[in-house]
Amino acid sequence: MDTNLILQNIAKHIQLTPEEQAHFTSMLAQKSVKRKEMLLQEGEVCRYSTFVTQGCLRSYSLDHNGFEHVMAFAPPDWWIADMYSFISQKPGMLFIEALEPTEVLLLSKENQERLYVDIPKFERFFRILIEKSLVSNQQRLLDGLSLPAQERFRHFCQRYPSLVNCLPKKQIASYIGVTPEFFSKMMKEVNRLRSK
Amino acid sequence: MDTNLILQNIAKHIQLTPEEQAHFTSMLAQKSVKRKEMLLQEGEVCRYSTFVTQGCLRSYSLDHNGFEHVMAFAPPDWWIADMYSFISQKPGMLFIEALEPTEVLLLSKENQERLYVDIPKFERFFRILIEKSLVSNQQRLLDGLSLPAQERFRHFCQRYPSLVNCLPKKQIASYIGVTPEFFSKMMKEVNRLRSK
DNA sequence: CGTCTATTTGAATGTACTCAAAAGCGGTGG
DNA sequence: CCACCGCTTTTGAGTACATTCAAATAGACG
Repeated sequence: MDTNLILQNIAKHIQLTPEEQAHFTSMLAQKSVKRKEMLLQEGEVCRYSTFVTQGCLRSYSLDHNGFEHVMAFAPPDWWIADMYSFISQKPGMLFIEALEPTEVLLLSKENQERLYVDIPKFERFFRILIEKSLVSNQQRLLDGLSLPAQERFRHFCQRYPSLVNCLPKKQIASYIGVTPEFFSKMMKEVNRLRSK
Repeated sequence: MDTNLILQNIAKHIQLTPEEQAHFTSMLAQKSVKRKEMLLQEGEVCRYSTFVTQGCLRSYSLDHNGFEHVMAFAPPDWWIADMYSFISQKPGMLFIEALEPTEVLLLSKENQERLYVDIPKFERFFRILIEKSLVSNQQRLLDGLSLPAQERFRHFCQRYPSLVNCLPKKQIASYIGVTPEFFSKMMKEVNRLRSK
């Protein structure tokens, strides 16, 4: 199992002894996910914190009209889960799907809870992780309330420069909250202005 | 200082010994905030986690056109802060203002960090607090992406039943992301349908 | 290479916004 | 305690940003 990336990810916020590292990695399961394969479906209980080592995942919900709305993307070095379902262990509303062939490490709810007890530093680690996630979410929320679609797209480009050129435009449109049709027209306008 | 409410709030997630309770409350400062008084201004560093014991606060940002967008309301028993500024200790973009005469307890950034060291259970407490906040934010984000204004209002009523009848409509409109004018027209329509 | 999905384009439509002005309500001071 | 002033709320007309629906085109995967 390749645990380099996840150990580096954790080392950004807490320091682990070699024994603690070993204890932690022994709790992980590895999984390969095929393109378009679902890691989680609406109505299921989210049992894992998922860390992406290769590829890309996305989480999304389906509304009453059958439209998808992207909650998050997870390229390598990112964590993803249906937080509501994971913390409550009740059925959630999110799907988690691979946008391309993807490699993930899974940390089960039980193991994560055990980790908080065995190595209290992990309480800190996940607190910090969630704090950052919350800040990012709040910014996205304010963008949605205050900015037109074009500005929201510009913010998306700044925040996820590595994703802009590899995600299907339909997915980006969904993330910033517009239809693919409108996104296409908007891009034409943006490119027209940039080429001058 | 009246610390009953905040100790009850904490007891929902972690158990403290009387000594720990005393240590914790010794870190708090009490403050009375007048109606319309600002606890935090855009560009300032957010130094405190704020817990409301009486009254009501709101946090909001100002966009480039001078329009306000409400990030959060904090009635009694709620915590509020500019999370971005609080965790980074850099100037933030939020205002925090009292909507009515309000009593708060303040926990400084330094004391909160010290608390994590002195009583590690608090690491858990704030992790859980932030997890809940994140879940609530994600739901609001999805509502914004998938629901028309009328449905967003219905969700707001379900989530904050105690606030619906005491907040100015303008503030609710801002929270759900519509203009006061549109909100007024929407309410007329809602009431017309309900009265049938 | 063929099929399926993503993307583009266009026309008609709708939801929510802007601007302006009147009416209502509440807090503050006299 | 009342009256005034300012802010909130309402109402209306015109507008804009974004959607819907339909169809053509382009791309990507097996």
